[in-house]
Amino acid sequence: MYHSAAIMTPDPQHPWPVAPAGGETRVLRPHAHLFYAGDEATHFFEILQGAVRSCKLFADGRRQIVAFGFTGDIVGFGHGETYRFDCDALAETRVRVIARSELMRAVRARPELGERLLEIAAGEVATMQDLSILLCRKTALERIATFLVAMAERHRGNAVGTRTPLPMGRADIGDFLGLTIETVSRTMTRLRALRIIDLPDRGGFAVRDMAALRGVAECEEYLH
Amino acid sequence: MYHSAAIMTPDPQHPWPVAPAGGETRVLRPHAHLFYAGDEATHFFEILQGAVRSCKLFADGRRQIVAFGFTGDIVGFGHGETYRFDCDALAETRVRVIARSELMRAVRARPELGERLLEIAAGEVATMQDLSILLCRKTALERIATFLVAMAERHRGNAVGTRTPLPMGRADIGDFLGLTIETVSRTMTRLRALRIIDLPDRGGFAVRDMAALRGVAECEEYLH
DNA sequence: CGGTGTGTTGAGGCACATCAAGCCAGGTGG
DNA sequence: CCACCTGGCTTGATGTGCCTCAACACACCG
Repeated sequence: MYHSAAIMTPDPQHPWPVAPAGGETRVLRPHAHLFYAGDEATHFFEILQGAVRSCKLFADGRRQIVAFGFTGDIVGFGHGETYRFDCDALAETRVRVIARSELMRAVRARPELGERLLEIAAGEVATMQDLSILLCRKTALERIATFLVAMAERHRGNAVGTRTPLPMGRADIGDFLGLTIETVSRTMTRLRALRIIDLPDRGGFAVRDMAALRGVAECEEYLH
Repeated sequence: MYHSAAIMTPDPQHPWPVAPAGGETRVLRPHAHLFYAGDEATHFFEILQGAVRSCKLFADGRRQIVAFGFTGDIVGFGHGETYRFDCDALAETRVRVIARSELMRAVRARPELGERLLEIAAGEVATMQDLSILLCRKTALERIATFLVAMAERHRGNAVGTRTPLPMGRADIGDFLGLTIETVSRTMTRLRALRIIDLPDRGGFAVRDMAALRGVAECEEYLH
């Protein structure tokens, strides 16, 4: 029961404390899988470049994307015997492979690492709680706005007007936010019509009015 | 950023490894708060008897119950400076108080405790992911069924026909599952009409057909 | 008795899903 | 070069599940 394949985003101020600088790296083509649900959880993966998605599939075809992972994230931080979710690459992706046993050895040798990992895990819980709230209480407009704010913040050049890439398709965004592709599309169009974002091309967006976007994301009822 | 006040449910097979057998206990009347969002997170609390709810409040009045805590659960396992959520008692509740510093000291002395805590934290992440899926992808009927299955399983005497108490009100269930009280009420009534559960009184329910309840919870489309 | 808080039931509306076209860019082959 | 296909995205029309608003039932309590 106690395992997870969530994506951990280290605090930029306290970078991931363990990942060895060396170590094996692996290159994934788009749609290549890092692991499947049920696989033995022997490794973590640090994303050096590219992007991945972690998703759960249901018997009836429904799909929930649990998290996206970008450069600097760690995926597969699952502490049970098996991964809980599938994880595959959105684009060409380079990862560093970290053996679980190696990390555990390091924790035993330096207990402060364990403390740090606990903090990271707690942060992950917090992230998931925020996601629950997002999915539960927010409208489509608020969800998309929240997602775009998060994406823009992650992206280095998140100055207003700068293009932020969206390496995932509309279907992925929908399956992450609990919306259909049509609603994702319509809502993005609506944000553009409100002059809050630009949609210069398919694979990206640009924020025109960050304050307004945050306002929508935070449920301020700017818009009736 | 890295903190959380989620409720941790230890695996019954590997009970919580740290809580000292002795230690201060505290008794809470209904609606008495264990802590508030923003308070300095100096303690954890092991619930010895009773039930609590952990919830996040929004400026616009919306409320999300993040978790319920029952006998044996640990609340306030948050690793930042402050709690992220309010936590208060649903009924008269007895808790054991555990100082954060004490736990951290124990982790430093015995690194295997840290590993165990990491597993618990990972389990908590998994629980939250399941909750996301619940809130995102399931219908009202599926949500209520999932909730009732979980409640029946927690309760010792969960044999078919046995009453399981529901110490929280309809509003709490609604704020946990992302539904209104009316929908909660209607959906429970519907499950009774389907002869899957009984509703002998306000504060409890009994499962008449566990297989059917699980079927509904697992999105099997028994009911068009 | 009325007052209050909680739960149930009913009528109607709205946000998002569903179903269905159509658009556009990229690729392929003649 | 154009004709054609394909996959992802957008846009429109309609349906529906849950929310909203409203009334009522019931227990508890002064």
